[in-house]
Amino acid sequence: MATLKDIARALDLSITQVSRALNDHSDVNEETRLRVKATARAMNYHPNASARKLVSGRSGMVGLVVPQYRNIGQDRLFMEVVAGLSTQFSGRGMQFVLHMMAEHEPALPVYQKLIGTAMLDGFVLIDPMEQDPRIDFLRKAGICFVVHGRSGKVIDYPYFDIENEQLAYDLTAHLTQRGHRRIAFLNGRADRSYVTVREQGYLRALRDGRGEVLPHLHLNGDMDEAHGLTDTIRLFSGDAPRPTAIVCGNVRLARGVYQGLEALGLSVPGDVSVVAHDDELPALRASAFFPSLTVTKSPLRDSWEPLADCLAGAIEGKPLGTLQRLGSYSFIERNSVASL
Amino acid sequence: MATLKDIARALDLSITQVSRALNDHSDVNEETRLRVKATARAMNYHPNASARKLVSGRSGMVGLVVPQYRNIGQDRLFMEVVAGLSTQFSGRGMQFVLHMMAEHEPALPVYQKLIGTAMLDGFVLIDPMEQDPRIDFLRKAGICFVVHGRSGKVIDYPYFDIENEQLAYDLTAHLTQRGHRRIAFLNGRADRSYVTVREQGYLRALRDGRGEVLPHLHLNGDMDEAHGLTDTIRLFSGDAPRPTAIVCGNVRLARGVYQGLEALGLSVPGDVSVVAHDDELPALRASAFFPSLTVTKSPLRDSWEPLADCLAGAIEGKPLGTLQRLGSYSFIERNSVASL
DNA sequence: CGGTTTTCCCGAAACGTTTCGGAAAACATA
DNA sequence: TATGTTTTCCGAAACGTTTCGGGAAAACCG
Repeated sequence: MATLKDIARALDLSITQVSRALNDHSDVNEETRLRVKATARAMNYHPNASARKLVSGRSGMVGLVVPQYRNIGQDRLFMEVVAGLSTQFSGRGMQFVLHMMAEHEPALPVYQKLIGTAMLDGFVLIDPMEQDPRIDFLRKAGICFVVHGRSGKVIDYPYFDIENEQLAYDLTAHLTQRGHRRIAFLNGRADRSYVTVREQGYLRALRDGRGEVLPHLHLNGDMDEAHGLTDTIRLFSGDAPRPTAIVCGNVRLARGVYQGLEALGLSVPGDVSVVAHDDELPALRASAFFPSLTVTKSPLRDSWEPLADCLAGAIEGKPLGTLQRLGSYSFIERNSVASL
Repeated sequence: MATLKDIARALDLSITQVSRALNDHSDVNEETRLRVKATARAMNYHPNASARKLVSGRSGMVGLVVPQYRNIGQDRLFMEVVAGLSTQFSGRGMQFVLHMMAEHEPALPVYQKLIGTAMLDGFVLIDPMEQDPRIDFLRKAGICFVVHGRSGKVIDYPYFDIENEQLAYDLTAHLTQRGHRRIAFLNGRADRSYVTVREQGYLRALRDGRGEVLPHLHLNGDMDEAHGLTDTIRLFSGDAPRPTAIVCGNVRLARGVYQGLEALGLSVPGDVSVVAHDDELPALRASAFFPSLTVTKSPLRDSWEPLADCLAGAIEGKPLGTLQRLGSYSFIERNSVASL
């Protein structure tokens, strides 16, 4: 491996000047800079990340820590995250590193160890809980991170998020405006922060639109087809008042809801209206539903670039204001809603 | 972060002696060693991987580089690899790091860069091709690696593999011994080394058992249900002589074969006998087939431990002889084969 | 021409660890 | 007493990089 010393010797320069030339410092002759960069390339020089990290505190590596949960193999979403972030950081000349925890391993010690060895410049946190302990932990440790979503009340850290409250409001309001009063909400798992936020939007829309607030119509769980199906069956069984419309946290849930309604002999939108939020994961297109599905849409794949931006910015020490981003979404009306 | 210096100061020892104590060197008083280790734990000391790597050449991190191919999201196998290796290396106090390449990015420059920055101690290579260029490249660069499988003729590197030649032989011979003469083989993609090796076993068994060697009965392709289905339809269409038995490279292929045969109105094993190799991936059990499937079985999940062993051993400089392992497999006879 | 600024460069220190080559002390051997 | 041996320790160098503080020479200014 070629080192700075090798280049310096070859060009009869000091190590200092070679380093400064390669890092585009100001006080180096333009012609020298070019010569240095040329020979660096010719000698196939790559800066030693360990040495660099040791002195400057930066290695150019960032990490993602994920738990190894049971269904991760089928989890299309997870691969999206890894592929998307990996690509983004590669494009910035950084290394993206995935660390998978054992199934029920506690997360904090893992971060502890990773921080202790000081190999990484920062972390991407996905799937934040309400009051996520990782955030406190990393902040106290003084490590850079960016959160996909927002957690807790004090939001003084870099994040990328979409307006989950407003999105749930819009979906629900779309239904109240068409006369629906009993609207079910198939939400995600109750411990996730975005789930709480969406619930607030749902409730606000019900209040604004004179919808009925019925606890049994708000359901939490994994947002997959199976839950969409079983939740639907449950909603339309028993004596409790039944909904005339269903808001789904994602399109996978909606797919299950469609199946459940079909099994029950109910039609969309004749008997029940359905709307959903669409992350635009591949292999499940809301427009290809029959009848096609009305959604709020914000492609998940638009998250990776701002996330990488924010983390890279945080590592460079940019001010917090530039490191908090909100993604937009669009409302797409299709054929899955009827007026009452 | 606590450093060696902090511990040394706290115990009024030299940095040298603290380092030696922590690394279990011989010339340190037993009582001192204990004292050092105790305070290290108390101060929550973790050795700085960068500093260590810089001087000793070891960071305790190993990597896996994977291409980001189209269907990786559905690829249960891929997650098995990541989860399995991650767990194994964690258990050895090492960090396992995943690097995902862009979809058609050439691999060698990625390794080049990863090696150049010198953050990793070694690599795990999966899915080797015949004469895989990565092997030559890493060997020339002097980087440790272990291969899941074997590639090329000169096998002078650490690997873990199963006896693919013999396994294909056994499956095929099981059929010739029961009177089958026209035996199809649904093999993997032609560029993989294990595919070539299995083909050799298949052909050897045909020769030994007086089977017919018919090129149109040996098919290559992705080993998924879709290919099993379409290959089966193809085998039983047209004028070419049809097989009486099918050997499948894995259970997913066999699932497709069963579906294809059912669609064609052919019964297993009445009309066609089927055998397969079983990697024991979750969610697809050969014993749950109807009729239950005769297989050679060697669980893929048994690979991760020897792979990690071999790579860790290579990094420690153990001799090559201890770093080459062969996994075993078992033959399980069930109800998918009939005698002619 | 004297003084000031600008341009370009360099030596040395530092980061946290491992390791080489001793070396003091205690103890045994002759 | 002199000589070796073992035990336990330490100073200093090294790994490859960045960066601080300076400094020589050239260019500019009045």
